[in-house]
Amino acid sequence: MAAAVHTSVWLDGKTTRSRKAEQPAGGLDLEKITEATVRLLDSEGLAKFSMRRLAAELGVTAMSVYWYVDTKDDLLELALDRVMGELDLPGESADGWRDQIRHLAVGYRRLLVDHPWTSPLAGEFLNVGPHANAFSASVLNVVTRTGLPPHGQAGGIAAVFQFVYGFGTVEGHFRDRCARAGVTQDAYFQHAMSAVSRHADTRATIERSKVIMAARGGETVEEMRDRDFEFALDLLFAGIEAMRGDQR
Amino acid sequence: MAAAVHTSVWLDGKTTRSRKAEQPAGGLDLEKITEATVRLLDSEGLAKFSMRRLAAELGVTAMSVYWYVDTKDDLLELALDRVMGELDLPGESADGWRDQIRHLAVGYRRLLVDHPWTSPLAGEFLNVGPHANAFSASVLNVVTRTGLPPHGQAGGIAAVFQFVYGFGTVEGHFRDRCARAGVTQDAYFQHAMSAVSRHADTRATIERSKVIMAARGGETVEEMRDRDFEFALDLLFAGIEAMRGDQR
DNA sequence: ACCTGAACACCGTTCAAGT
DNA sequence: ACCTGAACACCGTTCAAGT
Repeated sequence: MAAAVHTSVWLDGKTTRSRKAEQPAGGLDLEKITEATVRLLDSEGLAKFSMRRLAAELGVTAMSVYWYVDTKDDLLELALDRVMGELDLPGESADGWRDQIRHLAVGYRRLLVDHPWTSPLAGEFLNVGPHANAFSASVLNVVTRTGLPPHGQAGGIAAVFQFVYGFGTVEGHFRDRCARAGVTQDAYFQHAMSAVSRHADTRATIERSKVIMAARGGETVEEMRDRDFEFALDLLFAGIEAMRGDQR
Repeated sequence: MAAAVHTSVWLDGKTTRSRKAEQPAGGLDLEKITEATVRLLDSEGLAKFSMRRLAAELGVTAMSVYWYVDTKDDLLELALDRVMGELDLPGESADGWRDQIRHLAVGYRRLLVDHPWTSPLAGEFLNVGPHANAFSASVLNVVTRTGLPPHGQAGGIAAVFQFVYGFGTVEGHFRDRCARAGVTQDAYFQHAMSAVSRHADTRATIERSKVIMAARGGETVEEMRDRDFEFALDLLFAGIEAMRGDQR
């Protein structure tokens, strides 16, 4: 019973379907389909993506895709793992753990921002494809070098990478929203700030946050976010150091 | 031009539509609609929620709802802010900032887990409704008490609450997925672990993570997550302390 | 082995019409 | 002021049929 539960495309053997020879004919194949899926998701977003839209892009009827893929969800899982392949993972270098974590965090943040559709999918799926696996392996590798006690390593990973996930998600959505509204992030930000300032019930909150924002500084929205991200990472590194001697 | 950009239901004056007297007739009103929306989202999830399904629930035709609400998105924004009202915010008590942050973090985590549909919405919308605003105000209030330098307060907020957002999102999705598959979280977890272990390319990663998981301990999935969450919060608190003297 | 067409059971939203 | 019905332009997916 529990054995019949569907977990992931990657765990059902469908992805290793023997493709015999990569037939170089003009026909479809899983590679072409996944590539087109990513292209469409990047350009039009998750909400507008559909099997029919994809089929049109591939110059094929809607149902052809279903010969290669069982469901739309399976295809999205394939697309997700494909873009995770863009991540540049740190090798077994002599770099300190700080640089390695920073490298992973910066790359993951960029992934979420460049492909905002990954964020709901990464939260939804199990994320056990080959590229997600390589990322996890890299994360596991670096956490053992932090000096965190073993019982705190899972928590440490969560603190760092769930933070990056949350940060990149919100950032990516905002960028996407501005692009689709046809305005710059700075224009949208100004517009939203003044709209919120006009409301009696939010004005007090916004005034307080303006103080904090002024202290943080930064000319553009991008710059402000970069400063917050950097400070948060430094805070996390300091936290890791402080928890090294934690016994319980 | 930029002034025509739609930002949020809360910033367009639609929510303050003069309801004259709260007519106690059996008819619809925004309150009933939002309440039914939350109930449906909780019981059937975001993917299955539709205006037609909602209308049926309200015993009304599909289009009636559109007299009260402009779009489905606006309604989702209303539902999001409504559940944020469940958050128990710390008062101006004598508690230390640690307890106050913990209180907010635990509440926000529970919100995301109890209503998994909030997570994509909180990432997507601006989150400027009255309850979201009260939450923000509470967060701003406590961050000034941490001793963090002003330039690091925005980053500190990000570190803590984006972490909670990421953590609660993944946790909520997993719980939801198990419930819909009709298995316990522990059964699903065991199933996924053994499926992953069977794959050659993920086996090495899984073996390493088993070591970390064993050190962390915990009998159930819930207990394991509680331990990680607690450790991560302690790590963040230690990080905040360490960054108090940060100059730049 | 691969692809198509028609069909089913849905969507969000517009618009003209009813009361 | 509030609600309905029909319609438009879509969805994901099944299933029988073609080559």
